[in-house]
Amino acid sequence: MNRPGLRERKKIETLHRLQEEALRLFDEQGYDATTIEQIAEAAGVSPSTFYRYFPVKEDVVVQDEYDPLIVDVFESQQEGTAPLEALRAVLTALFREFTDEDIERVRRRVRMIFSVPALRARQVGQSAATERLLAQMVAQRTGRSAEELEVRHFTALVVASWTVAISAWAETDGTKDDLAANLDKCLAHLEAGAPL
Amino acid sequence: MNRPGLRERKKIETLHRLQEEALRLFDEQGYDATTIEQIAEAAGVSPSTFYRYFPVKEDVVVQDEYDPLIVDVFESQQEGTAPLEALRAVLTALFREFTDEDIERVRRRVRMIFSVPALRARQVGQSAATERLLAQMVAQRTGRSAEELEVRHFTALVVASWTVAISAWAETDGTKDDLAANLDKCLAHLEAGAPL
DNA sequence: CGTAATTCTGATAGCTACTGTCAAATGACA
DNA sequence: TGTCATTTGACAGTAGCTATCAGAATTACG
Repeated sequence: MNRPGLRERKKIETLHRLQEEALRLFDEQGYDATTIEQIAEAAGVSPSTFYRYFPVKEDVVVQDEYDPLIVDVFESQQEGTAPLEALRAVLTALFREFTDEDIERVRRRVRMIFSVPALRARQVGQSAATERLLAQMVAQRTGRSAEELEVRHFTALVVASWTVAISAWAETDGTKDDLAANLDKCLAHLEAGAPL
Repeated sequence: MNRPGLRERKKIETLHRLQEEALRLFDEQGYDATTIEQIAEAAGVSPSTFYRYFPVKEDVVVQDEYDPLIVDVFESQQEGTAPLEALRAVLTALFREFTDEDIERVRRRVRMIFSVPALRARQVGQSAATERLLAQMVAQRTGRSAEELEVRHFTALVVASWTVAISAWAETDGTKDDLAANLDKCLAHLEAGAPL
C-alpha cells in the first residue's frame, strides 16, 4: 500500500512551517527586508532546504495546488453546462470546501500578493498556467481549439474577473459568502458585457 | 527655449542603443544567458549606466511611454462616448501613429515578453499601473469612484482583452491593420459578454 | 533485525542581479 | 575659458539562486 509514512509527513510539516514563518516574517519586517536565511532559520532548516521546497522566494507565498482540483470539478460538471456557468460552479465548489481557517489564510496570502509587486508578478505566471488549463478544458467541451482567439479571450476574461473579485474581497474582512457574492457579481457583469 | 541639447540627445541615443543591443543579444543567446555586463559592453557603457536607465533588467524590453499618450487621447474624446468605445478609440488612435518600423519593433518586443516569463511578469506590473490610470479616467467620466468594484472589473477586463488581442497578433506576422482588427474582434466579444 | 538502497539535508563555492557611494569626466552656460 | 550641474565609471557589498557532494535519516528487503 501507499501510506503516508514518516518521510512524507515530515516533508509536509516542513513545507507548512516554511510558509507560516515566511508569512509571519513578511508581515513583521516586509517582504524585501526578509531573507531566505531568516525564513530557513525560523523554520529550523537550512537555506538549501528552502530552495528544495520553493524554487524561488516568491513561491513560499504564491504556490498553491488548486489546479488539479479545478480540473476535477470541471470534468465532473455535466456536458451541457455553458462554459461560464461551469467555471462559476468550479470556483463556488472549490471555496465551499474551505474551512474558516483556510479562508483566513487565503485572505492573508492574497493581501500580501497584491501588496508586494514581486509576488503579484509571480502570481501572474501561475495564473497564466491556470488560464491555459481552462482553455484546454473549455476547448474540449465546446469542440474548439485551445489556440483559437475566442477561446483564449474567453479564458483570459474569466481569470481577470476572478482576480478582481478575489482581490477586492481580500481588501475587506468579508466572509466566505461575501467572496462568493463578489464572484457572482463579477461574472454576471462580465456576462452582461461589462456595461458602465 | 527648451531645445534638445547635446546632453539630452546623447541620453536618448544611449537608451536606444541599450534597448537594441539587449534585444539582439536576447534573441541570439536567450534572456537568462545574457548578462547586464554584456549588454552594457555591447552598447559601449558601464553596467552602472545600464542601471541608471533601467532599474531592473526586464525594463530594457518592457519599459514604454504610452501611458501619457493614452491619457491625452482619452481626454480628447468627447464627453458622451461610452467608456468601452472611448478606450477602443484610444488604442486605435495610438496605433495609427506607428510607423512600419515601430510596428516591427513592437512585435519583436511583445513576442519576447510573452516568451520569457520574467518579462511577462514585469509587464504585468506595468499593466497594473495602466489599469489604475484607466480606472481613474473612466471613473471621472462616469461620475463614479475608481475604487468601485464595477469600475475596477471593467478596466481589468479591457486590459485583459487588449493583452490577448496584442499577444495573438504578435504570434502572427500580420500587419498593423490585422492588429486593429484583432482588437476590434476582442472588444466586440467582450461587449457581447464573451459568449462561446 | 540488520544491512543495503534510496531519499533528504546541510555545507560550500560561485554566478549574477542589484544597491550605494564617490571621484572623474562631460556638457551647459556665463 | 572657467565654473557649475549632471552624467558616468569604478568599486565594494548584499542577496537570490544554482550546482555539487558528503553525510544523515528513512525505507526496503533479505
